[in-house]
Amino acid sequence: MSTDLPHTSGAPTLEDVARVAGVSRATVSRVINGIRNVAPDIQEAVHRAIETTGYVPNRAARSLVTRRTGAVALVVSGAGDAKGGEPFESRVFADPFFGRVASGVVGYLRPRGIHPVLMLADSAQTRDDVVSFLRQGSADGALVVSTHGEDPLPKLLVDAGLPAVLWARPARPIPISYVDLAHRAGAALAADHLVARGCRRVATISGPFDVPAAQDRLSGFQEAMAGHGHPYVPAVEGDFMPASGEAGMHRLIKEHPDIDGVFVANDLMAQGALLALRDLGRRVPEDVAVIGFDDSAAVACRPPLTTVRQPMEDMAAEMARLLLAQVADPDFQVTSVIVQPTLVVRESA
Amino acid sequence: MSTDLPHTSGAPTLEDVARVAGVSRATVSRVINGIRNVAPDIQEAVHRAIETTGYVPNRAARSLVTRRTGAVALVVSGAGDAKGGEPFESRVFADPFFGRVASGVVGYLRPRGIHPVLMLADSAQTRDDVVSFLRQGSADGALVVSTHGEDPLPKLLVDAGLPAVLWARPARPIPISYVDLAHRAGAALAADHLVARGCRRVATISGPFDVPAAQDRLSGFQEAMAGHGHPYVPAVEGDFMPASGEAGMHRLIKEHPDIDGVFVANDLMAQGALLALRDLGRRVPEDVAVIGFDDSAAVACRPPLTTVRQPMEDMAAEMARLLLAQVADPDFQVTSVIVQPTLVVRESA
DNA sequence: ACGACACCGGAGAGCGCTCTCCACCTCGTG
DNA sequence: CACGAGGTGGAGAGCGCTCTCCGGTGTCGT
Repeated sequence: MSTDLPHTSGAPTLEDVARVAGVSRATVSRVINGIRNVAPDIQEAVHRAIETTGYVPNRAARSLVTRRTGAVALVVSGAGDAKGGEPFESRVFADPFFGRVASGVVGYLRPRGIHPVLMLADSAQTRDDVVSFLRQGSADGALVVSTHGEDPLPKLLVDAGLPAVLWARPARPIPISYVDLAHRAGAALAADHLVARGCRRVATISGPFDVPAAQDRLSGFQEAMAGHGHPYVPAVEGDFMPASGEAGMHRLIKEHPDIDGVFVANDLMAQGALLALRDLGRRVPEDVAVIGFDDSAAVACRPPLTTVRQPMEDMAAEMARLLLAQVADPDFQVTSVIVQPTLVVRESA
Repeated sequence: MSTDLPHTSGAPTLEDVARVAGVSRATVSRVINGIRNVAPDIQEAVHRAIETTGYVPNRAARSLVTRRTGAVALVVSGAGDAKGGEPFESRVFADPFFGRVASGVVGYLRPRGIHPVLMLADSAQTRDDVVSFLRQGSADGALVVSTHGEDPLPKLLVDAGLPAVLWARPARPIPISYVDLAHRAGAALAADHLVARGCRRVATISGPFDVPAAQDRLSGFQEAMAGHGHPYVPAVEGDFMPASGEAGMHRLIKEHPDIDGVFVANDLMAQGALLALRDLGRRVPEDVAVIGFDDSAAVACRPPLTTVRQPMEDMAAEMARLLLAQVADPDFQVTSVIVQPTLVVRESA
């Protein structure tokens, strides 16, 4: 117990370790950072000293000189001022979409010792907060998931010259890296499958028109169906939430009672659509085949949902990878990665 | 355009602002932190200088001297080494439970300018990472959500003298603040309701026995039923996931075909149970009344689930409040907050 | 055997900020 | 008019770390 550390006050510092190991601060720093060769015996002495002092490097001090934080902002950006009484955070975190993105990001970042800082940007004020946060050097860059296409945050980030990677292509082109899915190709997969299984009267429930991904899924589906000789596809607009899928399905069946196949722009809405179909007494897939999108809620459905799988975790990991590359090399090219979806056939179609 | 800032290299510093404003660093710092009186005209000059330089304080430098980071760790702690191929992060973030906790935490922290850093602790290594992270001064404290009772992380935190607040009472008592629900009272609410609506053969699907909350819900339910003259309540164990609720319900009905009421220890399992009941041709609530717990997936069920509501967002906010109090005042007492649940009656019971 | 050269450890200058003194300057008051 | 109180701004010492120099030592080539 009789250590000779003065133990001035709080945590031990590099200085303390150096004293105990009988070397200089610089040497301890070298050992810790594994930079340059240090004689093995000295290394060992340092390690022992670290052990006995219980030293942990102070992140702020290190950050101050390295200009790196080992943190990235994971920001969900959207319109909080929108309709609906629920606060933005409730809606965001309740969405399995966010969970899967977070999972992918964490999966990639964690082994690399980088930590994601959760941020929400749903107003001009909070968007500025995000920019400030990065400019303060609180994080090395930002991973941005926008809930709608016209989000102003990406541009703010670009203008401030801050490293950032987006989920999905921005509505208007700006020089920023992003990772996106080939939505049209995914929708075509669904169209092909529906046609192949013999559906003759096909309709679709789309996402909100102001979301580019929703537009792409819709037009991609319509085009593919046109290619199969179905120039007209009835469509109703939903908002990606289960209730709108349910309502949309009811409307579709009412207006087109002979429908035998539906492409729903995401699984959440498909879940609602399935409920509606059951209430309406239509069997799935015998009477109506249903294909979802995302593969997010598919197994929780009855019957299990055939869906276009979006490999969100992989995409999120790719975002993280791009961001880190960008942080490491400021001259890193703006890069877009487009991921191909696959069709997962279960029972609903 | 012709400013007289030398603009040496990167971002403007306090020094730059001071020069532009014609005052000293200290004064600028005072203005920014609103400490002590500074003459109005000088204040204004400083603000203008901040404006023109586009100055943003450097967080690392500030942290270094204040010993505060403005960040807290939001850590999900559990057993990653457990069964199941899926990585820990997938399971965690897919759970609506986590989403609601995150939402509550963010809702409280955001207006206060504190940022949550997402961390996962699912092994000895990663638990140490969390401790190190805090000891490095990367965050001011930790909000810990454990997925099982015997989690060693809380004790590590206590031993290291780090500010932390837990979700739920730890399995073995340690001096640490936590926020928990009155699970037994919640279960009793369910029992009362089932009995009141005339159920005579009541069973329950519990959570895993190694989770204290699951034990409490089970024993609380059994006791309350005993109080109503039902000393024996058939019970099967689930794992809080939908599939186990479905399987559990099948088993229950098989072993006790005359069941007319079921208390399911969480909504996710209740969702599965509802599915099973439908497959078995039992009407809900006419043939079998079902009560869930949490109020997390209740409205997505068919029929909408009567459930014991756990105000997770409020509880999470309370955790954050406790943590901040603890960070601000190291002598802050260890405090436990127990929140009362309420019964939300919908259609399933 | 001597110079060249790699190698390795130490000294010290900051990184950008806060905060404690301290000097100054006004007032108010006796 | 002198003196002290109180309010205001500046100087400067760090916070704990990294990293560039530099000087000392060991090793090899010629």
